[in-house]
Amino acid sequence: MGRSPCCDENGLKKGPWTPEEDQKLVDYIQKHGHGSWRALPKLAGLNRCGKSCRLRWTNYLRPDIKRGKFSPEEEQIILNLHSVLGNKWSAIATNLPGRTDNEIKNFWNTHLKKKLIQMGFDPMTHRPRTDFLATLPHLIALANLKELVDNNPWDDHSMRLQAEAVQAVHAAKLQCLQYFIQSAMGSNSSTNSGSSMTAELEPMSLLNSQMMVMPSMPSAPAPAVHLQDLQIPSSFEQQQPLSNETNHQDSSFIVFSQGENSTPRTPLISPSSLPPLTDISVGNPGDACSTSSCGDGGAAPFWPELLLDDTFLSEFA
DNA sequence: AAATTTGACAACCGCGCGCCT
DNA sequence: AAGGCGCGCGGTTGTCAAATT
Repeated sequence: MGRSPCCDENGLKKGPWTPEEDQKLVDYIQKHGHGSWRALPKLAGLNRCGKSCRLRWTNYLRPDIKRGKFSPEEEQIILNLHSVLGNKWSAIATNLPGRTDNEIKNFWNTHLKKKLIQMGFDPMTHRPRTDFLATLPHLIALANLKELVDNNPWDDHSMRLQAEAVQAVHAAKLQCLQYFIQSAMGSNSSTNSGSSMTAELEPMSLLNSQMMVMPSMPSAPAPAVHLQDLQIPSSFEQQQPLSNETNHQDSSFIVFSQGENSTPRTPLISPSSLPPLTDISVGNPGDACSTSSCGDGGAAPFWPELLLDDTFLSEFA
């Protein structure tokens, strides 16, 4: 099923369009419509291939094109649609009047993609990057720079580092929250399987939703959490075998799975069941590492900076 | 001030699909 | 049914200006 290339004719101009060429194209289309793109260049007096003309018209010269920066609303629409449609730029563009698929694609590649990556999300799946645990040492190292700043508050560089540290820790918190919530969804995969939009957790909307994170209620003491019930990334399991005997409670909050058909919500994880940074042992924040795998026998750092504490959660309440 | 790097955006390229003959 | 053709899509590259060194 061959097709003849339309742009390989010799002598046809390529590259940036001149104002004169633009004017010719606009004049012709306004008078006659574009008709056959293949025939248009000759009729319009342009030394271009039809494809080039079509692209120039649809992406730049069309009168209904909205120029300028994308608004936050448009940005949100793109994020939402991309989480559902993927790189279907033309489909996304149909929901953004005045924006072209090319413009949206460029905006995605230069802005939104980077933004998601910075937040620790995979730009393709809109899920937390599964390697985030591997990056935690780096994040913690950044966070620890706060001490440096406290000791050198006059130093500009330290101030910048502090800002980075705060950002990094914040991103890590987001990742933890997102990851465990998605684990919770995954544990209900019999009801949430498939790729419907409702089953997917979109990063932005997730944080604004009334999701499944609730303060633990005094009247309902947190049940014991068993590590074997938690979903830990496979990479994590490979590195760090988990104890099956851990059993503890926590008083700050519990992450619940979404109750299905009014069934009781199932607590899935509490903060103190988060693995410590350098070792998989479980205890309360601030506890010293009590497992033999701690190596030097000293207190292994737990995740106090990364715990999804009340203060953190209240930011998204 | 010049050179280099980075970012944003325009344009190109190749491919697949659907229509027509 | 097979092939030609036009069109649109998505990925990639090119260009240029701004920022940085």
